[in-house]
Amino acid sequence: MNVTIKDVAREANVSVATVSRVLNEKKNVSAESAEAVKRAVEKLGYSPNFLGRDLRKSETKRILAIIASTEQTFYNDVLRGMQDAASAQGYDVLIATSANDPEREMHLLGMMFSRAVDAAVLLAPKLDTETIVDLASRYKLAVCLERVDAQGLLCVTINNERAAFDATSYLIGKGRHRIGLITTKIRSQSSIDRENGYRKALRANNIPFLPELVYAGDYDAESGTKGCDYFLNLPRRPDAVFSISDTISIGAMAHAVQNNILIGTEMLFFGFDNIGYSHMFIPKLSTVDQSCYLQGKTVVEKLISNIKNDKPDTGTYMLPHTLILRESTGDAAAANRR
Amino acid sequence: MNVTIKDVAREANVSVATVSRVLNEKKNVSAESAEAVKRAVEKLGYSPNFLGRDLRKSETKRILAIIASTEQTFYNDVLRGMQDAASAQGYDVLIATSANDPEREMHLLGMMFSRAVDAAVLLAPKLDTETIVDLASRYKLAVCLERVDAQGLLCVTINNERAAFDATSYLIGKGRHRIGLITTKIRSQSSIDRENGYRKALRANNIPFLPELVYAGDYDAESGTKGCDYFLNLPRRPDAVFSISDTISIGAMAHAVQNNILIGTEMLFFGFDNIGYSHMFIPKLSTVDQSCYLQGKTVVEKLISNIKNDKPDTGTYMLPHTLILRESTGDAAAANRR
DNA sequence: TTGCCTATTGAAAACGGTTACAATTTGGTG
DNA sequence: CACCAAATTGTAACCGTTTTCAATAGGCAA
Repeated sequence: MNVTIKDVAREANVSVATVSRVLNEKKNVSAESAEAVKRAVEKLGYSPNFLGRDLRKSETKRILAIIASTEQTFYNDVLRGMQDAASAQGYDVLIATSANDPEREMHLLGMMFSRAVDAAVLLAPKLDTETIVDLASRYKLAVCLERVDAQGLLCVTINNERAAFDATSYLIGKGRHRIGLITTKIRSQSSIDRENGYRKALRANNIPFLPELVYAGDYDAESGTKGCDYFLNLPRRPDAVFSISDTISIGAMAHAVQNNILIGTEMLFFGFDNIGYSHMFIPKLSTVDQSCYLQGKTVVEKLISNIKNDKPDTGTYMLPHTLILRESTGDAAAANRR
Repeated sequence: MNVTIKDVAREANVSVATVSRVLNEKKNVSAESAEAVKRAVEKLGYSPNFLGRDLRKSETKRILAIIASTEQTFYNDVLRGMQDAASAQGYDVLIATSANDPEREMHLLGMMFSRAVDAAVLLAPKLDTETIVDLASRYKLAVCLERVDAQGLLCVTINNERAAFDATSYLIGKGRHRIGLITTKIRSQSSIDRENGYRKALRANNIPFLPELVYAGDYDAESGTKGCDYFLNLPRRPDAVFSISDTISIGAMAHAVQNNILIGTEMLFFGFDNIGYSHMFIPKLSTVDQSCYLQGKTVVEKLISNIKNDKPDTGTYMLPHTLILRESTGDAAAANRR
């Protein structure tokens, strides 16, 4: 059934070495041999077994991207950036989902330990920092979209604290002093950083931090709905809501709309991530754009360079972010910006 | 640097065969040897090279899922179903994106030809039917979410024509006779089937099919916006719009809202896919649920069974679909159904 | 003709595991 | 004590490539 390089060699009346040379476009092979090999390959429908090749070369030209799930649409741009950077150097990106389970994340990293891929990128690490840093010292491992609070690890992200600071400051600049925060119970570094940015912005403007204005849920829209509901039932409602993700924010806005809250005047909403749906939802959501495509592209470029050079770059790179102002903060004029 | 099974064998004072046996939990190995091997593995931080193992065993226990991009959120449930079914039998699912490019799809299938994965599932095939059927005869290949109009290919999907028929019929049952259709220029089988379902429903109710009520765009929300704009500028507007995907429908509804159209009364909207955002958008979108999780689970179960049995099941399986009725068709009462 | 350089080729050794088979040890039994 | 079966172990072949190295052939100058 399976046709191997030996079969091709026999069919073409040459040695396996010659077949291999033709297939890998090495020089030092006569035109006749090359022709004969190509004919044989064609005739037998041969395609080389990468397991043999990879074993011999000790490289697979494959990079594993580990994400939580494909639910978060903003992964898409990151992955596109990764794939583009990878393709440019003959690599492929494979994606696997961890479902936020550290054990499964470790299992997937096993593909890297066992050389089924050359390197891996964690896009939403759930393993503890210690473990990640340890692994990064022994394997080609990088983190993207999340900051890891440690040295010795290639890490591409944005300055989440600064971005949240900017978003909150913008709301304050609009005269809002009672700003609700919807965050997540899961303590990812980005959530923590965004919370800290929110607090710092309050402090910088001498606005007291009120614990009752913080709601913590999951990463989904439903949590936004619940958070909004919680805020609306407060004795004194907030006049603006900053959520650590667009998905949450959309859920929150949906609930506000149903309760006839005037979004953009009565209550402002600010999201995070600039997902595609953020400007489809009416009113359009103001949000923070983290340059996802660029992050993905950057992390893979540096990772591949690490694979090749093996004096690894273990820096942390913070790429720029942008505030996108739309209707939910009363900036309808800019609504057609994406 | 790289520690191999030989190093472990030396460290544990046994042969490589014994190490292998311990690692694979074979019987016929004494407790002392097992213990020694485990200590050595621990001490050296050994993890087996799968390339060697896979080459020898000619199997990788990995299945490749090829999707267009991670943009479409409804892939998430399919992939979850696939992963669950795979995990249950010790397999892993790897995801790769084709960006709707047939050449890239072929390149990715190369991982199957070259045995880097045991099997592959196409979730949005862009290759022509002929090619797919040919490949399926030689490799473990299946198609999911899309019907392939041919024999000899494992295929798990829903009856898209029937589902579109049901959705359109529902709109007709609501007294609508001027129903717009937003479809895609890309001629995927599901788009074709859904269009046919729309037409059949019209015919079954003696409603003439009007080409001017059909708008074809891309798969994104922006196309929905454009389609809706086109409809609103028609001399006679449609009184309902059926879109072949929720994303399109959401874009369409957003545009309608901005033009002060009363959704649910003045104009009804019906989507397809039941994505998470479909019930976050206000008004909530009526849509067709294709049991994504089940589709994913089913296709992988059958595919693994094909890997093992090699008298392959090449049937086409149509799983059930469900109409989800929400506000966009004036069914607010059912709005809290998901 | 001889000698030397270059281009082409093939044999065989890796790569890191698994496993068939043979060899050795162990234990029990007559 | 001799013998046999069962349990444990090691040797070596094998999976399908790539690549080193040596061998061969061909061309050209002396």
